[in-house]
This record gives sequence, structure tokens and C-alpha cells, in this order.
Amino acid sequence: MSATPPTRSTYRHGDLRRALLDAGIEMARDGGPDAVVLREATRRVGVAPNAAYRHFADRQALLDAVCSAAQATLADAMECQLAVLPPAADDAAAARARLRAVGTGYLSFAVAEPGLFRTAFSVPADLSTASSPDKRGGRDRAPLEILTDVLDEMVKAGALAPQRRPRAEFLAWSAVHGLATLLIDGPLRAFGSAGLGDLGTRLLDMVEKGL
Amino acid sequence: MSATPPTRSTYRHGDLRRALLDAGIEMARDGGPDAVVLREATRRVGVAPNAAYRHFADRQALLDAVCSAAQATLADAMECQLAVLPPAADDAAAARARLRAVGTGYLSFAVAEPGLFRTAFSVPADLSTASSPDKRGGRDRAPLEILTDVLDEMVKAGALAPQRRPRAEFLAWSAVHGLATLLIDGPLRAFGSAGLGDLGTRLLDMVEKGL
DNA sequence: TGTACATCAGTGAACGCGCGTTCACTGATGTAC
DNA sequence: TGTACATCAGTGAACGCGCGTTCACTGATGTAC
Repeated sequence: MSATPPTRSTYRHGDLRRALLDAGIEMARDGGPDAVVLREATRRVGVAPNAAYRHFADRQALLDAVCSAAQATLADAMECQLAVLPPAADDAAAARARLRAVGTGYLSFAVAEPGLFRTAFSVPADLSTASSPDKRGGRDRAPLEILTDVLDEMVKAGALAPQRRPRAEFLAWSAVHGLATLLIDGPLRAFGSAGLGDLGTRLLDMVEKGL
Repeated sequence: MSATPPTRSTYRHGDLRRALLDAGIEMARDGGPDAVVLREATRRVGVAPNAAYRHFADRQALLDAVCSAAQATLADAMECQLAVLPPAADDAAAARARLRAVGTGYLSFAVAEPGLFRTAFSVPADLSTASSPDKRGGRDRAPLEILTDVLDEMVKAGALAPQRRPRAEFLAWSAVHGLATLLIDGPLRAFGSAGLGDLGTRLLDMVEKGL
């Protein structure tokens, strides 16, 4: 059967779409959205440049897919911080701890994976809908949904006054997102991962107190 | 004297450096840092592509200059909001109002000039030093300096506890910068300038209370 | 179970584009005498 | 005050690059009979 190697060794790749997507994610990881180059993806996979067009309409379609994947990874990082949370004294304390965990997950992902983080925000769609249910099997939540849910829990637990709830997700999000941005490609790069701990904690203090 | 038009009408331009810089600023204005293209700048000025190399070492040097200009414009917007501030009841109230004014200037500049705003953060240097004194004639302040000064005023006026002062500029900055980013090229684009008023006010409330 | 055939995932070559940058040059300007 | 000359800001042509994308194609695979 496998006696004579076929003249075209790479014919019928298997799952070229997935392979190209993975290559795209890897490029985004160390270079951000601009580094997602269609030809380079085919090169890495070992396939002709135009083969990509069997699976993606154009370069933007590949970038969109990479972007969705990046958003899902960010959401995972946030869920992960929620999952490892120790039990709290009461519901209000628990809800506050969960808000902090979400923020911590967001910040540490940004610092650990700046390329993917920037790619997640390369705007084809917004963070609430991009990793849409059908793509996620209907189980996982988008980053914004996670934050929204946690804030709702805070209201329910009495840790946040109901009249402060509307749009609070955008305030909390702004604070955390701004620090992430300044840390990874802004003027706070100098602080590095070190600044995350100190500044991150104090920023979350500010949000908790000011919300 | 002006009888025969010279064979080369554009010879000895006058201030080509300034003209190229202005073209670069214009490109950044509607397209951000990536839109600052050296050839396009020379095209707009009506000069051969390589003429630019008399005034800028390479494309990056032009971008750096545009970046500095963008930062200066941002600083102007902030100073402007400070300048139009009405008198306040007492020093503490005045200092708080000045913090808000700085934030408002920052946010409204971001929304009014998203391209320049993004260019100001295209990282060749950080915001505290980039528009260095020699470039600014030693009179103007960089954006971060403005914020820093206002926070110092707050401490002096008793509007901010001294033990909360260290690094507070990064916390306030993060919040405002995050909202700006989410509004102009993030998922809050939908809100547009409208969201600025409502969300902006509430964000500044959060900062003032949480700092 | 064997054979004919349609499908369609991949190939190979080529395109036009715009970019940044380098080269040898030219000729108006300002200066030294 | 007039003239020779060095300077240097601009020209014109060309380079190599990598990109996204299109074209006509080929041949392994799965299916219908």
C-alpha cells in the first residue's frame, strides 16, 4: 500500500483549514493582527499559496477566524481565574472576588499573550457576539458576557447598588482594558509583568470602590 | 525676473521637511500610524520619492515626527479644557474639576481625532518624554505631565490622600485610555460620540471616587 | 465486486501593486575672493 | 561689484521585495451503477 510514495506527497491535506488557522494563530501570537499573512500561513503548512482559497474567501476571512480564536482564548483565561477561586465568607465577598478574578484573568492574558490580545480586538466584530454560540457549541461565554454575568451576581449579592449596575460593564472594562493596553504596547511597557501585580491590584481596587 | 518659468518649478522647495511632516500628519489623521506612507507624503507635496531622504533618515523617522506632533496636539486638547474651566468654590473642588477636565480633554480628542490619537501611541517613545522640551520650546507639557501635575494639585488641595498619590496617574490614565480605545476602535464604536458624554462622565465619577 | 465517472482539494505559474530605498546626476543658491 | 566655485536640495530611473489574488490545470477520492 505505502510502497511507492505518491508524486504529490501533500495532496489532500486532511484538515487544511484547521492547519491554516493554527498557523494564523501562531503568527498572531508573535506579531499581532498585521502579522497574519495568508502566504506565510500556506508556507508554514507546506502548501501552495492559492490553496488557502479553498477554505477562506480571502485574507480577511482568515484574520476573522484567528480573531475569533483569540477571543475564545481570552475568555478561557477569564473563566480559568473564576474556576480556581477559593470559597468566600459570604455572597457579597464572593461576588467581589469574582469580579477581581475576571479582571485578573483579562490582565494576565494580555501580558502573557500580547499578540493574541491585540488580535482579539482587531475589530471585525465586537466581543459580545464574535465568538457566537454556533462557533462555540453554545456552551462558552464571550469575554463581555463573563463580565456582565459577574456584575449581575454582584447586584444579586448586594455588593453593587442596582442603580449603579447599568452599563457598569463598560466602566470596569475600560479601566482594565486601558491598563492592559498601556502595559503591552503603550508607555507602560517598561513595567512589564512586574507592574501587573502592583498596578493591577490597585486598579481593581479603584474599580471596586468607584463602581 | 519671472519671465521664463524655470525648467524645474519645484526646485528648492522652501521647507520640504515641514511640508512632508504636515502631509504625514494628514495621513495619520485619517488612517492612523499605518497610513503614514513615505511615498504618499512626497506625492502629496509634489516631489520625487527620494527627496524625503534629505530630511528624514527613513520612513520610521517621519513616523516618529508625526507621532510627536500627534502627542503635542493631544496635550493641547487637554490644556485647552483646563483653560476654559470656570472658577470653583474651593481649592479641593477646583482640583477635582481640573482632573475631570484633563480626562474630558483626553476623551474628546480621542473621539474627535481617532487617527491622530492612535498615532500618538505608536510607541517609538513614551508619552512622558516624546515631546521633549527641546522640541516644544520648553514651555508645553506632555500629556502625562499634565495629568501628573493635576494629581499633585489634588493632594495639595486635600482632594486626594497623599498615600494614594503614588502611581495614581497610571490608574486614572488606564481608565480614561481604555474607554477611549474601546470607543474608537474597539467594540464600543457603536456608541460613537454619543457614548462619550454618558459613559465618559460616569467613568470620571468612578475614577474620582475610586482613586 | 468491479468499473466509469464526477467532484473538488490541491498545483504551478503568473499578474499587478505599492512599498522603501539606493544610485548617479543636475543645477540653483550662497559665499569667498 | 563682479566672478568662480563649492554646497547640497532636489531629480529620474531603477532595484528587490512580498503581498493578495486569479487562471487553467491535475489527479486522488468517493459514489453510482
